[in-house]
Amino acid sequence: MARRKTSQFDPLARDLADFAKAMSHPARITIVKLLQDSDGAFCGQIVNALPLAQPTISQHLRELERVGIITATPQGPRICYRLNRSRIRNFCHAFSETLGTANEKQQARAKARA
Amino acid sequence: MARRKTSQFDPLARDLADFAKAMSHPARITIVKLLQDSDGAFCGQIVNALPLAQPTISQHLRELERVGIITATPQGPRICYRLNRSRIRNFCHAFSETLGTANEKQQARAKARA
DNA sequence: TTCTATTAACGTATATTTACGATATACAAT
DNA sequence: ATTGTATATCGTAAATATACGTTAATAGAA
Repeated sequence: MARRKTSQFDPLARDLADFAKAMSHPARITIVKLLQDSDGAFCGQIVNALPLAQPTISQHLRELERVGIITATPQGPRICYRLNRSRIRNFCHAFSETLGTANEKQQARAKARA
Repeated sequence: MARRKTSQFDPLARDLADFAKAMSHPARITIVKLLQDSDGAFCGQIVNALPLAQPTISQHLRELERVGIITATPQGPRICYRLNRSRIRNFCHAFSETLGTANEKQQARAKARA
């Protein structure tokens, strides 16, 4: 057994889970923080900043790109990675909604039940 | 190879990644949403609401409990699961900080570099 | 005590992730 | 063309995650 059943869940839940998955490794969190401070960095700079080999970083970057957290733009022989801030904002908002930290009505409802 | 290197990253990054990991499966997202609306549910109710077997749900609940997203309180023969809303709020806030969606200064800096 | 209901724990099959060496590819300069 | 630099891709080993059948543990009911 172990046939994945993720397709049985609703698309929003799958989407949020997918975004969370992309953020579920400390290397990827670190990359995002790094890009946040520098507003764009080449792959080599990221490799130098983290304790992982180049192919591993490349793999992590691909995962971040897959869900749209970062964008990649070739510049000559190298590639510049940048945060997609609006996409991140959207996800953060969706997350807060789902987790109930951005919804006054929810707090009220919860209080009413208590 | 594949000796995990997570210990080489800073504790905050590890913590955020760990929280994200807990939210990285649609079943767990769905459970959180369910608890949000009902303010507490027994394991059996959750099992009935999701397309997964009881042991699998139990496993997912343990993961959510591990990072403090939910709490478990026995009530007779059953166990009531509840959201830990303040913990979730804290994490959401830390996330927004890290992702730069909650920081005016950051936006200003980014704009200045552009 | 014995039965039933509820949930956790164990064991295990399969799938996915992580990490990296080796290699390929793309571009620039010589 | 050749060389060097930067990054992706391939292949693969080890670690983890997912899913569930089976079994154990616990609490209350009969």
